Amino acid sequence: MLTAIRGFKDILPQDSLLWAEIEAFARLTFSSFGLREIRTPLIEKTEVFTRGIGEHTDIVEKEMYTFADRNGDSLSLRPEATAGILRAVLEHSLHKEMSQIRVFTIGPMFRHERPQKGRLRQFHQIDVEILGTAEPLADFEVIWLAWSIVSGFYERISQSSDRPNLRLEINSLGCPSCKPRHREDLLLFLENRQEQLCPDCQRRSQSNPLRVFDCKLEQCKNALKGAPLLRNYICPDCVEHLKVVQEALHAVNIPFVINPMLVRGLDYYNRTTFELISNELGAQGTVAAGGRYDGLAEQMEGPHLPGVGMAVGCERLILLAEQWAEQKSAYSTDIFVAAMGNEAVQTALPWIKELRKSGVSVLMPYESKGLKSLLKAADRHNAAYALILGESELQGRRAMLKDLRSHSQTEIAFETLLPDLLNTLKNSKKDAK
RNA sequence: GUGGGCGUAGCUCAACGGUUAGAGUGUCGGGUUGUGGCCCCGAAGGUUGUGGGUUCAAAUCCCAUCGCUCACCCCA
Repeated sequence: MLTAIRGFKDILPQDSLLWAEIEAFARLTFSSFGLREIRTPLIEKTEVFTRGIGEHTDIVEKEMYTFADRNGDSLSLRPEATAGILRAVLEHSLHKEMSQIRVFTIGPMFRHERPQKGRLRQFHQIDVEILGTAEPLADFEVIWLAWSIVSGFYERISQSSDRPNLRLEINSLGCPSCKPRHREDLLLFLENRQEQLCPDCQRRSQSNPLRVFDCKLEQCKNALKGAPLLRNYICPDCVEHLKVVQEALHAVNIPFVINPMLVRGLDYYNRTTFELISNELGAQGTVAAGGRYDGLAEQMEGPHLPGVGMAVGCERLILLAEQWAEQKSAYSTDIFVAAMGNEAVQTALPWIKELRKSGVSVLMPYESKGLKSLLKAADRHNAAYALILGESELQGRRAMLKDLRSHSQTEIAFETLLPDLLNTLKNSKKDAK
């Protein structure tokens, strides 16, 4: 049997509604924050990512889907959204048209990792970037957006106003005036203790030194005692920057903790960094994460263009939503046309056309079946009403409208069928609310 | 890339090395001509992931392989 490739998942009809709800909710949130959508290609020249993300990150070195185009160019499936967006902004000089660029994008990303819970090779992100400002309030708004989407979606689908079980961690990674000093001291410190570190940490001290603080091994924790801590190196400007973010978070009542060890995986981050973490997701607990990247545009041979961004992991939010929701959301149909026989179908078709034009969800049978199986089908499609149309109805020129939830049925004359139907639907939807 | 767990019907799972591999659920049909959900009856649906081995006998034990899954690594 042909199967999907490892780490690539189908989103099946029974799950697609939840995906649509998340996307719709995200879009609603973005519009309330004044963000506009940008859609960039799924494939870029590999260089876009090696420059942007960093040549020596794991993502670029061993996780990218890289291949040669027919003319020999090296191309890659995007492993994240920021580099491509920045490329597009610079290519189209959007930063010259407006001083501040506020965009979002929703779509698949690709990383060749070993799949596990909350981690796939094709996964989806809801991504936000605010470019052209170095102000801390931009950082704050990005965090606010992440919080709004995740916790707002929780409120929406759990029908509850209490807080979801989430932890917002923030930190500052420092700026060019303080970050390098710490890095230097840390590298020196680590160099002197290589033999005390686990193999992973030995590698980490080369690739991403800050990550050694995340190691779970006692051996490494001991070796790191007395290590230079970033928080002792952070300059006054960075402290002030983070303080503004904190004050703003307080003002909108978003709870957070400062985690001085919080690090980002990608090279381009500086200053504010954050993660939104759940304990209900297994090992991959981060639902959303992001931070500031003031040097990224320059790394990509662009002008100085500060920015801040974040991404929500859709699959992870879906996992949470499935725990939060009382029951699975299901597609529903407004009207199932139980037309028996060709003449009945032909009679109903013009009505179906008008109903569909009015946005009513209508299903019709293809096969000539008995009423019993038609009603069964209506039930399976979760229809609110069945419009029964058989020989006797055709003769009397009155269709039978059955309310499938209340079991009651009424006759509607053909002449007034459309307005009557639309009216009934309108009223029943009003009652439902 | 490394390690653990698991592969039986569409799905969730049973079956001590021993008849024809079962149940629930789902699907389809029926329960008097045109009234769904609940209930009752019936049918279809399996090369027990695949290939080898041990044995009189393998879904069951062993080996290999493929796949899924969880964790490490890394990250949303």
